[in-house]
Amino acid sequence: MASRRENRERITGEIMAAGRAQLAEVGAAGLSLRSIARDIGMVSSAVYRYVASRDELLTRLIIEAYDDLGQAAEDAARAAIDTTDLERWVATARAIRSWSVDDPHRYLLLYGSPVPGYAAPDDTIVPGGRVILALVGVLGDAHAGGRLDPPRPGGIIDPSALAQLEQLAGVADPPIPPEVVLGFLAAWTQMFGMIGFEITGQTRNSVTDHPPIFEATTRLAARQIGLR
Amino acid sequence: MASRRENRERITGEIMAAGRAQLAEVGAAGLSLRSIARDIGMVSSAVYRYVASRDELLTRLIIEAYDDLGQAAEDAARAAIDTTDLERWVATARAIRSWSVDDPHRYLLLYGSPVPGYAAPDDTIVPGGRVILALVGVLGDAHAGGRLDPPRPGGIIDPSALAQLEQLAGVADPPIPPEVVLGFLAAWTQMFGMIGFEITGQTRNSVTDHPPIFEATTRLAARQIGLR
DNA sequence: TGTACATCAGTGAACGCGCGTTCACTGATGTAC
DNA sequence: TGTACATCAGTGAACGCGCGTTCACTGATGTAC
Repeated sequence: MASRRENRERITGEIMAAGRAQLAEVGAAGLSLRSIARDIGMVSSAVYRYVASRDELLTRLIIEAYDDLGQAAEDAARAAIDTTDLERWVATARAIRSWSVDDPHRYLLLYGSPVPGYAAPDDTIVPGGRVILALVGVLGDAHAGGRLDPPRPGGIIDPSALAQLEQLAGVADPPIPPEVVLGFLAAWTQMFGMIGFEITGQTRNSVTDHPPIFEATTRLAARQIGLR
Repeated sequence: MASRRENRERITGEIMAAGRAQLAEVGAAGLSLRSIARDIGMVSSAVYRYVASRDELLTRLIIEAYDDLGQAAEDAARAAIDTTDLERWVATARAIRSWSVDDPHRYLLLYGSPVPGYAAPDDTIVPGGRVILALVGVLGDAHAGGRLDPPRPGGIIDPSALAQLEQLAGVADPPIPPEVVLGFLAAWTQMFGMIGFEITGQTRNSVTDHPPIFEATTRLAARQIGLR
């Protein structure tokens, strides 16, 4: 005989699972508590025993997705700790892409169009930072070990960009050179740009087999940061 | 006294304008014919004299947005024809970003999450290609003039990536070297990745002033392709 | 160990709302002779 | 230039649907003594 507590956990899990399934079918904007209730064989008002509102469920799904993605990235970075910095970066990127294309609707929940009428609360900031921190960690280790060898920026960075890059650079310990920060921003946005385009089909007419192209662009961007 | 034809054009224009306003308020998923009818002071069934269905209106809005964006990119590339290839590329990129951040909801209509239940028809393919062709054009001119000087790829491209890149390269005349195609794919996805992140707020905690950073990452990526 | 009470999970009805789309209709605009 | 008819634009009612959320309620599970 299941205790109340066990039941609560099981049913909460069912609600989250049904929520993820809904995302896949109708997207975040179409997520509906009534339909979730139907999916798990409950009356619509009953889900309010587990979830305060539709917005709260969305928030939970977002946090869960950020955490899963962050975990995947961290795991990959940890597993590749004995390889070169470049290979570690690529392995982390590969994990991020795999998670994303395996679960495109969850990727879109995080990085796609904002859900109309929904404003993400501050609780999502920390989990949202995990992926970035995993990537920055790889870069930081390389830099701390003196193994970073970035190409000369060559007058690309104007003063107002430089000021921002230096401020970001100062957060790290030891501080990262501004041109490396710029390379990181480029690599980061390139990576998610490519993944997003693959998922939304923008590369439909140009890329037929994504993994090798993703691999190549990732290496190109990583080399630009100075990873070896 | 306005002719039927003039009236039709004017009201069709009002419907499109109301549609764009709706996108800004509730996003593509929430676009509603009834609400558009209300906005322009008509009864909901009347808009069916101008638009066959909600999906058809979405398609028109998508085509219009692709055309506007493509036009902006083409205009910028044409206006900068007398500068260096690099500056021309950057000017085109700048025009693409400006259009996007000025009209974030239309950008998201094109590059954000797909609208659930809606499948874009083939009519959107050609207008969708205009932005890419504007960028490729800049690159092609530089290449045709023998002014492209890409860095050596250095073992980054594996055979299965190379095969795809060569196939894409062959579409151009004269054919573009595969490493340039790779650089283009990276620059293209980087550019839209950065714009998308700016619009959805992903760079909220790292970039405070976007234009100079966009400029710098764009130049970094352009240099990688070999633009001077 | 048993009983009295408090807590909790789930029900079913209801409120008020919005949606896309169809249809028979009226009155105005345009066209052919 | 005038008249008869065809076309078109807009109306208002209706169909059938789905949504988030609240509320009074029943019956089961847990807790304190």
